[in-house]
Amino acid sequence: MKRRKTPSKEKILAILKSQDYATSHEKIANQIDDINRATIYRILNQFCEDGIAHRIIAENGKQFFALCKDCEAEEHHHNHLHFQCNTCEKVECFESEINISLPNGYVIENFNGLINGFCNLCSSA
Amino acid sequence: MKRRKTPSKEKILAILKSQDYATSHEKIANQIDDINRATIYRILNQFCEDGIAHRIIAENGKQFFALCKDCEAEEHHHNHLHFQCNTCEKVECFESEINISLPNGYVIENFNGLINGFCNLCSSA
DNA sequence: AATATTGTTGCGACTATGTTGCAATAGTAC
DNA sequence: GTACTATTGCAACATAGTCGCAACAATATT
Ligand SMILES: [Mn+2]
Ligand SMILES: [Mn+2]
Ligand SMILES: [Zn+2]
Ligand SMILES: [Zn+2]
Repeated sequence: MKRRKTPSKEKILAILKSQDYATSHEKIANQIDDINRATIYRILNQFCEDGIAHRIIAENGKQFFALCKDCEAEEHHHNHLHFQCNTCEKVECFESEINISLPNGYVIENFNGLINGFCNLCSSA
Repeated sequence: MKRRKTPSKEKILAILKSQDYATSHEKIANQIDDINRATIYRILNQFCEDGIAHRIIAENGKQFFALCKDCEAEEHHHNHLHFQCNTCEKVECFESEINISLPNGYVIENFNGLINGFCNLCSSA
């Protein structure tokens, strides 16, 4: 499958770029009114496949998406933690990569690490 | 709410105890035919609230449950990683607690860490 | 520039997982 | 045994994401 450049993809990419936090489908849909639900999902899945974005699974099973920093389709670097605030519900990527060591014979394909709690803004309020 | 001891709870607890791996609602339901879907969910949620079990969110958003080792309702110790095999789909708890350090002002409430990949049995096959 | 190829989109239907309101049932304390 | 209220079954609901298909449009070919 050779990817094509389309207005829908550009629009969604622009939204992801404009965001300081990882973004849910819901939030993206709110900023768009002319792209179909299913299309948004398909584009986000493509971005993940292509190493443009990565997917974070929240505590409630909901997906969030954030642009990758140094990933390519082949070589991913997603061994970092994420944080979701229980109050403001924002999801952010933490910078530092964590070190994962596996038992013998185990092979890692992906890592999803999410801390829930209260962010600096919400914990002080 | 004072908890009551019921046959349903005992049955589900026994299933969790008999399992070497974290268990999904689906798998529990397969071993039971006289307890309602909703009841199973409610009991599992109770176990989590009471510090009897903890919940793992898989990559597809599905919930898995494992008995806690040293937790009480107040003091939880769930800073360990989990591993789900992409082939056999089993979810297991890794022993070692990981060290989580947060930026200033952040407060942790819960941690969900899941590695996906291939377990020792499936990677060699 | 016209045409062919095939990736993309919208639509609607569908799946999967989990939750909730309510009335009936059954633990527990007295 | 009675009273109290937690628990259960049932059915309906909610939410998130996927899929098949036909129409459309980006790209390559002529
Ligand atoms: Mn991230
Ligand atoms: Mn565990
Ligand atoms: Zn917050
Ligand atoms: Zn396996």
